[in-house]
Amino acid sequence: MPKITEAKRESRRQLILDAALRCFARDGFHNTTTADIVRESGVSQGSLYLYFATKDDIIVALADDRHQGEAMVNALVQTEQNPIDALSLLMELHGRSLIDPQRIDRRKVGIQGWAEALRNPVIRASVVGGADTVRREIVALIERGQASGHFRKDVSPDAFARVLIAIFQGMALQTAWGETPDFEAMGRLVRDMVGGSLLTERSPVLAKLSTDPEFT
Amino acid sequence: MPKITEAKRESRRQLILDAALRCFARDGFHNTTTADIVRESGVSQGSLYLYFATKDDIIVALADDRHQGEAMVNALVQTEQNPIDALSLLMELHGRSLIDPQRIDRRKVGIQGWAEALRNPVIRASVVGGADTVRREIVALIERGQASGHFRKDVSPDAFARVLIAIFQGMALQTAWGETPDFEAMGRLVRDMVGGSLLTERSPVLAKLSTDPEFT
Amino acid sequence: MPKITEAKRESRRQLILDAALRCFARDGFHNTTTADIVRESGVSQGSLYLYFATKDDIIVALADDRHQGEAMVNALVQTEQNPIDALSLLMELHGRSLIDPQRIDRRKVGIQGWAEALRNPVIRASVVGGADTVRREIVALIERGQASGHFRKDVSPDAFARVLIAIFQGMALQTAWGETPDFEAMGRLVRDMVGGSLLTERSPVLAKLSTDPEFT
Amino acid sequence: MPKITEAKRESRRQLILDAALRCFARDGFHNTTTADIVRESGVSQGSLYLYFATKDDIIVALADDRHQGEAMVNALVQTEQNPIDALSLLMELHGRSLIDPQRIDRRKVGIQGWAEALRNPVIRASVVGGADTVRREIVALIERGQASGHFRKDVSPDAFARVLIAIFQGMALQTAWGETPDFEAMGRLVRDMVGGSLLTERSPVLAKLSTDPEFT
DNA sequence: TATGAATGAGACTTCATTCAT
DNA sequence: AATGAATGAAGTCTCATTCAT
Repeated sequence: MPKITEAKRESRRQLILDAALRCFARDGFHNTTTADIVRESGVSQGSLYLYFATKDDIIVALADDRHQGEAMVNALVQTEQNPIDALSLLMELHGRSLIDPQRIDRRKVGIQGWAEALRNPVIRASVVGGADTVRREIVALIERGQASGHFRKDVSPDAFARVLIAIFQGMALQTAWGETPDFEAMGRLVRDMVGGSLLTERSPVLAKLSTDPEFT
Repeated sequence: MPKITEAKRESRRQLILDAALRCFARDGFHNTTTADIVRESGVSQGSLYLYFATKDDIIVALADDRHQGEAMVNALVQTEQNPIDALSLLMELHGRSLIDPQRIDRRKVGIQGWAEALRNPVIRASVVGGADTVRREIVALIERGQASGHFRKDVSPDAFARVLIAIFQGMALQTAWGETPDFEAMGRLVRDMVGGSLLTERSPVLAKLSTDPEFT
Repeated sequence: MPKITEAKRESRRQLILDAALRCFARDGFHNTTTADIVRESGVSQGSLYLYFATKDDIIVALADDRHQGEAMVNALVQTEQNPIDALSLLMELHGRSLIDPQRIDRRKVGIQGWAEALRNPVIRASVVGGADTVRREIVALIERGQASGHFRKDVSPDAFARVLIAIFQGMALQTAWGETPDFEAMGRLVRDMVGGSLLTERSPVLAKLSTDPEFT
Repeated sequence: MPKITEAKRESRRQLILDAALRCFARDGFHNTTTADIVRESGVSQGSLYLYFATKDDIIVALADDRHQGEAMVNALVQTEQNPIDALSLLMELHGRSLIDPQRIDRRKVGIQGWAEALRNPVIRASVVGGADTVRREIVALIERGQASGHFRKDVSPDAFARVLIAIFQGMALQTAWGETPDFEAMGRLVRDMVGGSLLTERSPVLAKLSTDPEFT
């Protein structure tokens, strides 16, 4: 049976996506030609279209890809029972991913996805949907903390979630531009801001949130 | 040798830029053709190239344009003597501009500029430079406040500036995507975060920063 | 060395030809892809090339196919001894085939073959050759009738054959376009024309030719 | 004013159409590339699309073009008062055009148009519509002749028109294939058939119709 | 200066055909 | 024999830029 196995097919598809990611990160969606992707991936011009109906489909597929990482973060965060620990972990994980040098390309492409989302409905659904997932996760986490008395009740969970996400989006942007701020100082500051606005009292628990040396 | 007056020339140029802004906001940089801009502006295909050497030049010109607004904000902020008032004013002005419906197009184009800045050095210089100007302004402001004893000295001015900018970037992004969060709640939260992490003590001054009804 | 029997092979080949005929009738030779034929026939892309060396070969094979029908007509016509009866039968058979709804696809493909014959020598040989066979049959028939005194001697057999064929070609064309003329009236008229120009005298025989209710 | 004059534009358009006609006649619609037309016409690849939105548009334009000739024929025919003379003229004009060596390309393209009309609605409208115009003209002519008593009343005008058109279509086809029949003999035969089936009596007028030496 | 027709390089995609299994 | 994935040569069309008027 000459039919390709699903695994083989998936690996071929990923090969193309990886090549496309490199091209997009280097030259941008619109300055990357299918010929570039072909050259970078090693597959033939025709093969490209066995795996993706259109160049835009590759972009969409990459936008979707990002959520795999986010899903993993969410899963991990949900293992924490204590809302403070959970929030701390969430921030740490996102912070880590922000400065992971292996993800530079992915971040650059992600930012281009932000711009595409402004006018391409499919990409918007994917990009905005991804952010929404994270937001809902944070909202749930805050509400849990408010119910348990750890978090102040006069904080709007949605507003908090949006501000936290905004911080990470803005930092992702600055990082992608090649800025190299003092991540540790920023991490400390963010934890301090979050702790100060969210925690009911300065307690030993707070200490953890605002000094966790893990966060960089 | 230009036969038309400089004023006429400038107004014609602006006509093109305005048209281009609308096109870019609607279709994106790369899906906008010079023909689109010609149609939207009413000038002729040939004329376009009397005012801009290339299509990219139009993009660059629009990226530069944004700084005019930022420069005005800075100028205004610097009139405030009290650092707390200055910071409050800065946040208010940026916050306002964020939700100004008249600037939707400008914001959308700005976000596309973020993506372009990743690979186009000229645009990067303009976009990142713009953010840098604001950052330096904030840094100076913080240092002033630290010197005067209003602000805590254990806060890194640069980190603080970056986080504050990140918040506004992220919020600009979410707004541009058409999300409609509770801006008032977010404003309150941000002022609370800033106040909590920056002010030396809960004092009457803080009250101003964290409850200023002007900020939305 | 073929492992399958010749019968099996032939049936597979015919399967492909039938599918191709449907595709060609629906979309035209050039807008039909080999993938279309594969989908319609159920054979695999690779198998196609075990039965036909190229896509053009399929077209040629279909063009040849038509002559089987014509050959049958000729054979049948030759069984008639009386030239008037033979001519009548020939016209009836062709007329019938013209309006046979089962041959719509075949007719559509035939007309495309006419166009192809203009520039593809192989197809021309087949298409024009097919018409020639019919023409020679008619010429022989006319000459026979002239010799027997049934037909006027001042009629050029070749001219007559060509005009008769032209009538059927034109009617095939109009039918293929979906026109639905009054076939009976046209049949009557054609028989009348033929009778009037060919028969030596208005005789009982003529009555047959020009009123045969079979012809529609 | 650099705007091109309408005349210049039209001549440029015709230049392209003429080139396309040669290409289509030589290689067929689908084996002719836009590059071929560009080469044959001397205009640039881009210019082609200033005059025609699409390659198919060129085909459609050529299909439409044919009607100009038909319209002229009709106009001429309508100047004849006597229906017999008018029919004679119509046949003569079509007959002439059939063997005009200058129209070989046009005829070949016309036949390809027949095939295209089977599946392209726009071309069908044009091609079938053109034939319809001629048909209606003939029908009117016959009805006039029947009213005036020149033509037999038991002939269906529509059937007659269709048969006459079929004859010309079939002859156009055979001619386009490069067959060189005895046109004079065929013309004589057709006139005889028409006369025999249509005229009320063998009269001096008939003599004209069936022996008109003008018809070739 | 201003116009808009002209240019041609190059992009995306299709598809007949081949070939490893 | 049979399969269907792979190939790559073209083909159509777009569009930033130039240029004659």
